Amino acid sequence: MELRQLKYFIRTAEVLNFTEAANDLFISQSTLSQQIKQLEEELDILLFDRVGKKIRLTEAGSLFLTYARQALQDTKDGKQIIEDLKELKTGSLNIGVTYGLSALLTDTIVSFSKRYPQIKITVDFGTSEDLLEKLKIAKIDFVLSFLQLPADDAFLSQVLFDSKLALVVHPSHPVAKEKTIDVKELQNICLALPAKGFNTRDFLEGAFTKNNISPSVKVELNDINMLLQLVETGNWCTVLTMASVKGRSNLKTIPITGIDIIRQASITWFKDVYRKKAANAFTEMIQSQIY
Amino acid sequence: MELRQLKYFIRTAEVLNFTEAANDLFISQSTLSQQIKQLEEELDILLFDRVGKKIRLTEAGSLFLTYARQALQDTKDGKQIIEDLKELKTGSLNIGVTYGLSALLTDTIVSFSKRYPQIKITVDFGTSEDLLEKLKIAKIDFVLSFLQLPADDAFLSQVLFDSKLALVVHPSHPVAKEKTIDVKELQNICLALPAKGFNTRDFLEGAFTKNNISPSVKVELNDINMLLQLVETGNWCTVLTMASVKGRSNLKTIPITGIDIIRQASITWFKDVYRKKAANAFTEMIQSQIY
DNA sequence: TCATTGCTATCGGTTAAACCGATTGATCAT
DNA sequence: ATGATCAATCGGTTTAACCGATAGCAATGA
Repeated sequence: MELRQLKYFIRTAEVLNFTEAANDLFISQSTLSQQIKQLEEELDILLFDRVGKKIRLTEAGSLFLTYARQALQDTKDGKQIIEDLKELKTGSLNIGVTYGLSALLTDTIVSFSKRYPQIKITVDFGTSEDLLEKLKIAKIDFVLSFLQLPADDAFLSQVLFDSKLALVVHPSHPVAKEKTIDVKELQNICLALPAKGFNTRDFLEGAFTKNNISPSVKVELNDINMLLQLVETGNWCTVLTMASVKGRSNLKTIPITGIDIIRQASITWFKDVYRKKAANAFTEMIQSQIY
Repeated sequence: MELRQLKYFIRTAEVLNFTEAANDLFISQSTLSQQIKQLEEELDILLFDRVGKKIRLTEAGSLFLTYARQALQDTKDGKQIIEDLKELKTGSLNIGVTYGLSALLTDTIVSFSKRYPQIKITVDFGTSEDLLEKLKIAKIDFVLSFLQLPADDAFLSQVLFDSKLALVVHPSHPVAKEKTIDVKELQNICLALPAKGFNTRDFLEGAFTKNNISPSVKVELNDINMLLQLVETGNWCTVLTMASVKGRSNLKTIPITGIDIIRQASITWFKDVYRKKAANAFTEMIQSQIY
């Protein structure tokens, strides 16, 4: 039994005339006759009564017709959902993002979801390691992070934009009046920093070591939002990329001088896997919102 | 797209390994690879991600899988219902019967319906002409009647049993004490007969004419049940085949002498049409109940 | 580091079956 | 009667499903 035969059968049942059905189906009458016969042999029952030069459905044919129609409809539905997927009328998008880039994501999610309301978005926060692991097993479609990867890896990265590290302070804080601050001066400030293992933190540590600095880290935590809340109390300062503080108008960012503090926000894909159209559309949207 | 390809796709999605799936499907790996590719080309989307030596479903593949499974299930259901039909676990039976044979039918319907409870029985009462017309357009599966047809017709008849015509009287009626009654004596009796056009009536008229008799028909009606009810009042007698009075123990039948009064109950099929298994089973049951 | 294994894609050739045109036999309308 | 119309059947052709062999690539282990 093949879908082809079901199509033939359905059309024949509709017009109850082999010759006409064959024309409709763009096959010869003999072929149609053969194919119907084949179907009848497989089911071991007559689907049509051949009475004189007329044919009509048998009870079996009538019962079977329903199922044949349904089967065909299912394949049409299957095709349709794939077309919908291509036009972003359905589907899902799983985004992995490191904490430092979450602020950036919000705007894009809002406009993407407005443009493609049928697509279900799931955002997965985590460390770079966690996210790359999930990327490998296709739990997420791509990762937004500050991570730079070796080129010969299973991953493929693409830079989105540069973002400088800056001291983040509350306006009431004493250093808030400074235009810039030298990296060495950080030693004199009460810092709350992302926990070790966090990408930005690790990057910072490297910079500190290189400059022989050991700032006083009073608080460490693994949640950027809470970190910024602490800074908002005015008791602590922190160091983050400018991008991480986007949308926090009640905080001040002070450029740090004396070290190379440029970080590159990037998007990372798993090599060789099919890229969802939704994923491509989303990243294009991110990029257009940056520039 | 063919069911074959859907089967291949489903199995491959289940084991996520072309080689293994090909073995399960008893085809070569190369064939499977080709067929999946063909399916992907038709849908214009990748169904599997080939990452290294592993494969996994894409979002499209995952969505499509549901529909592929459903389509296949529908064909299985279609096959199943036909198997059920063969085993008389489903289906319908449409019986045409003339009024004179309705009494006979009751018992068989009871036992048939007990044996094959899933089969829906519809009984169509009518005149022979009506019923043959319905037989022609497959509204009914066969006709039970006293009608004899010309052999060269589109119909095919088969005799079930002989049934003599008899005078039907109520025990309180004066003639009830007679063992037999001559056809000529019918003239002296108040008769209630089936309406003209009814098979038995037409047959009777022929017999009357041949014997130069013109009995006094006081009542004519087109419902055997009501006719017998009238006879039960004791005011009228009627003439019917013995078979028609089956189950009416409160009525007496008196054989009529002097004319050829044997009628043949028969079953009539439409030539060349597929005979439902249920119809065959039913008629076998009728015949076994007769003898 | 290099061979080995395990996997999919592709190539050329074979085979099965879908397909066609022509014909037959039958029914139906004129 | 006769021509028109329809489905079934018969060879012959063509399409495409299928196979084995092999290439190419990743994962694994020595």
